[in-house]
Amino acid sequence: MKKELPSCPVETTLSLIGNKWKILILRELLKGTKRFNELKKAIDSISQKVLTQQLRSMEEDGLVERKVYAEVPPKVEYSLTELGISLKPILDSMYLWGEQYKEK
Amino acid sequence: MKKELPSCPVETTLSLIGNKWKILILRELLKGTKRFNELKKAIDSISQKVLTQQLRSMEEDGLVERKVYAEVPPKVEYSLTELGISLKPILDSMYLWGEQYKEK
DNA sequence: CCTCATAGTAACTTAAAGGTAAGTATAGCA
DNA sequence: TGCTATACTTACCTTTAAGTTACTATGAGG
Repeated sequence: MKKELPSCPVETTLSLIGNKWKILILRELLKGTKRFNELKKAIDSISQKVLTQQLRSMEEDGLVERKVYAEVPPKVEYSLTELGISLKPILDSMYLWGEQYKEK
Repeated sequence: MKKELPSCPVETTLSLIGNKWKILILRELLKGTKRFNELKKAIDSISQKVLTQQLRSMEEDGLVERKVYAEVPPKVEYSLTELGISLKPILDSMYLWGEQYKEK
């Protein structure tokens, strides 16, 4: 599950959430469990393909949990693992900075 | 200088430092002023072209200051502006998370 | 029987990012 | 005279990321 880790902790973090899609997915899932289509609507500019890709990658990295219900039509819920939730401070600091930046 | 800002503060932040190169440049410049080649060596896996590109973009966004000395061979120093320095908490939280992640 | 809904996958195309190599200017030094 | 050093720029090529479209399964409801 874990990849080769770079020596610098910042790079370690980047290796798990180094692109904007993952950050946005994280932002949504920090609000709570969401279904695939809910995520899609919330992020909107993301395509289905990319959303699937990023979710799979985050699942592999242990940030996200995927729960499939045996129903038709299919129902799949995504939520953050503890590890995923532990990224909240990073998101918080990004939120804070963005807010302050806008005020100027 | 400023771009169209997205409504979500997190996206605002991403629009300025939404790729890993900028985060790494930030990491280096938070340690202090550096010359072009010093940055190049510190980041290493970055190519000259990309380093120039990212620095220009960060300069446009008001995160980085570029100081050219009229010497031969050329000497150019890069440093963070106040705005750039204000991103430190984000880098800090990324550093912290990366460290804790490695310990497991 | 037909259609809708969900969460995908697969194949193909396009766009963006990045790599590489060569060229530039010129002071200082051998 | 020729070489070195620095911080680029430009052109060209490759790789990666992303977009698009079509297709799948199947129970429920009309």
